[in-house]
Amino acid sequence: MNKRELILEATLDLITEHGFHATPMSMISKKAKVAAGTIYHHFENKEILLEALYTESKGKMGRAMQLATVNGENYEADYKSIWISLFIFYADNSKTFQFLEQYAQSPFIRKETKEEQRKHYQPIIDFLGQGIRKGYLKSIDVEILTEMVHGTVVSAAKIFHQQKELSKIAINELAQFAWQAAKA
Amino acid sequence: MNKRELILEATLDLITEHGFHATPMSMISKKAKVAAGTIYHHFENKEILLEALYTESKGKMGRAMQLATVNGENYEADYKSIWISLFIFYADNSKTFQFLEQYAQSPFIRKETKEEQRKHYQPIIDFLGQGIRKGYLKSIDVEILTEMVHGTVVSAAKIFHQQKELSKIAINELAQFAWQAAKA
Amino acid sequence: MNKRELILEATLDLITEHGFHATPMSMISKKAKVAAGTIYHHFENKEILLEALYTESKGKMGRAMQLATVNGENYEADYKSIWISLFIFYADNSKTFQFLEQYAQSPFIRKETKEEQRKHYQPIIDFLGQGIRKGYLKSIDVEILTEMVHGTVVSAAKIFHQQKELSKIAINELAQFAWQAAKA
Amino acid sequence: MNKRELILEATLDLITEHGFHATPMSMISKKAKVAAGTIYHHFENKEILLEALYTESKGKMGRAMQLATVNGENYEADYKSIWISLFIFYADNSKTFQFLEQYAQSPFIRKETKEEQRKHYQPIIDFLGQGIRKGYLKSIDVEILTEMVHGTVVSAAKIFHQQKELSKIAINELAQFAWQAAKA
DNA sequence: TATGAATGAGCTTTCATTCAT
DNA sequence: TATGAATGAAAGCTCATTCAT
Repeated sequence: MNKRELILEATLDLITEHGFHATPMSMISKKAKVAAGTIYHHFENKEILLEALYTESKGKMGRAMQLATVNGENYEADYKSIWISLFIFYADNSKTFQFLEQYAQSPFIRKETKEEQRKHYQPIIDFLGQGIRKGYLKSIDVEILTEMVHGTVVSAAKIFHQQKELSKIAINELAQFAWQAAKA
Repeated sequence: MNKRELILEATLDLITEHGFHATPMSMISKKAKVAAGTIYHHFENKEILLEALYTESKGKMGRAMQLATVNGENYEADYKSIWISLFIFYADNSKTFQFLEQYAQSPFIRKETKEEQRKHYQPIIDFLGQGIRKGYLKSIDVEILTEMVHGTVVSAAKIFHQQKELSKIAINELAQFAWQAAKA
Repeated sequence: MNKRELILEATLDLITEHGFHATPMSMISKKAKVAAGTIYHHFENKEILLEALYTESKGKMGRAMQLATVNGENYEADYKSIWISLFIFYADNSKTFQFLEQYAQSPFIRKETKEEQRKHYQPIIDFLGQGIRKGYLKSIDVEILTEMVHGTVVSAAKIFHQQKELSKIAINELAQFAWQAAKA
Repeated sequence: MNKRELILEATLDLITEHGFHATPMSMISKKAKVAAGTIYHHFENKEILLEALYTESKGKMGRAMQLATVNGENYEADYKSIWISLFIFYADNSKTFQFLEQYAQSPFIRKETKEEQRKHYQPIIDFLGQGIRKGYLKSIDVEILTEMVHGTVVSAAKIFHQQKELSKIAINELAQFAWQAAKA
């Protein structure tokens, strides 16, 4: 594992536990077992380290969603498959999820960076846009609909991480919740 | 307006704009037009100031929800009325909303404080529990359902604050989204 | 008990326990059960409060020494009587002793104040001067001799307060130590 | 000269002149010509800096006493040699002496630290214990005797630093004072 | 690339003192 | 006299960042 990744991993761990302001660079260097100066060889400054972590995290999320089995035969099944893929990513990567939630809105991440990372939602936006056009989904502005649907995954993941055990049935129930919400 | 409130207001303004770590006490004291030391007469330290703001904000949210017109005749109408009341509170109080979202999960707020403020959701939990028992709503664990429904309001408020204009019709559509999601 | 005395007493207690810099005026006002402002009606500022305590303490010490039974018949007996009187004062007034030792040399007390309080040693200086002239004591500069003899009382008192139990016999032994040291 | 020593030296100078509470860290960093933060690389906090200074000072004192010429042939001569060695150390190192006197009793130094530094007196305790056993000295508890004898050196040093010129003869007189005090 | 001692601006917090009541 | 909320200068300390090695 190279130093850059060690640093990012340590940062994710520490920042979700203590928060940005309570995580000094020295603490990161200690946890990552590198010298303080080494962090600066890989990341210009603390803010940029945070943004790099944000970018990496969003990328992982995007890739997770593409693992959904979407065969185009049954729209409802595809919708639920995507929903569950994202849910599972958030469930399996608790720290990444926490980090994204915590810093998604925060002023630490520059607007441009956020904007740029919106690209990962594009496949979803397209999928939902299709659903609207084909009459499967409510005809609401597609970006609004995307946000609303994404919100249901986030809520489900929060519940999961609050240790309310979610059996497979319950997960399907929540996918159903998200489907009924959006369907025409 | 007494000093305590001036301080809380200044803190809300600055913290939503710059974040916790980027808001020095000196900045708060300046904005609130009190001496730095005065803050410490009212709040033991910076963390406790933040927690006080959290508690006050949650209280306001709780009170807003109780303004909904719930007459018990039409469950769906009552459900939507509560949903819209909370949405309007989040829409009208952008900073309080941002603050709650940003710090709801954050490690700055102690677990106990968060736990204590859950009380404000109790009326909603009761209302939804009733809906489940009477067969109006899906029979999902009521706390899970509450979280999911609350999530839809939060998503709607986020959309609103991203300046996507939401006409009254659109709001009703989102309330409808939330209703269909939950209904049996 | 009037407020002035309450304040001085609280100051003595706190300052010997925590030291000057670690004893805020607020702590004194709390312990003395008076308002912060009240201290300033009786003492111009913190330094003057400390000096007042020093002056009072030195006065008490002076009065204690005058309780010695000095009848002029037996110089050695008189010498030991004075020595023991001062020792007993230091033993019985542990906080005053600690305070005087701690602040005797300290830069918190102005030179003039220290100088002024030397008057309490005058009777001793006279008594020892007499002893030198009459050939009972070593012919060393009287002020030097006074300091040396006083030093033996201070050492004895330190031992006492370190809880090494000092029986009456041991005290007499130490008085004897002090006598042999000085005698011609 | 390394930074740690520069800091300790500056601290000794300033603290004896102004006292602990009246010596801000900024003043020390200025005098030592290091950055404020550098002090914290070498000493955890202000209190620990003080304790380090105390430990170093006691060590120097211990080493000074071991320079006495003790040949074991003449107990009185050896006793006086040790006495004078310590006196000379206190005389030559006025700031160290002042510091030790001022902080020996003070609540700034933890009990354990004080206790630990008692080791430097062990050779003296042994030497005096021997003197008692061989009948040269009064049979008083050896620790008490040590304290009393040390007290005479301290008093002599105080006199010296009050600028009362002490000629070599006078010093021998005071050593004689200390010898007569303790001898059997 | 990697190190980590050193920097110093800027932070949170304290506390002597004031003053309207 | 007595009060105690308010003040704000100044303290101790932290930590992002640099740079000689």
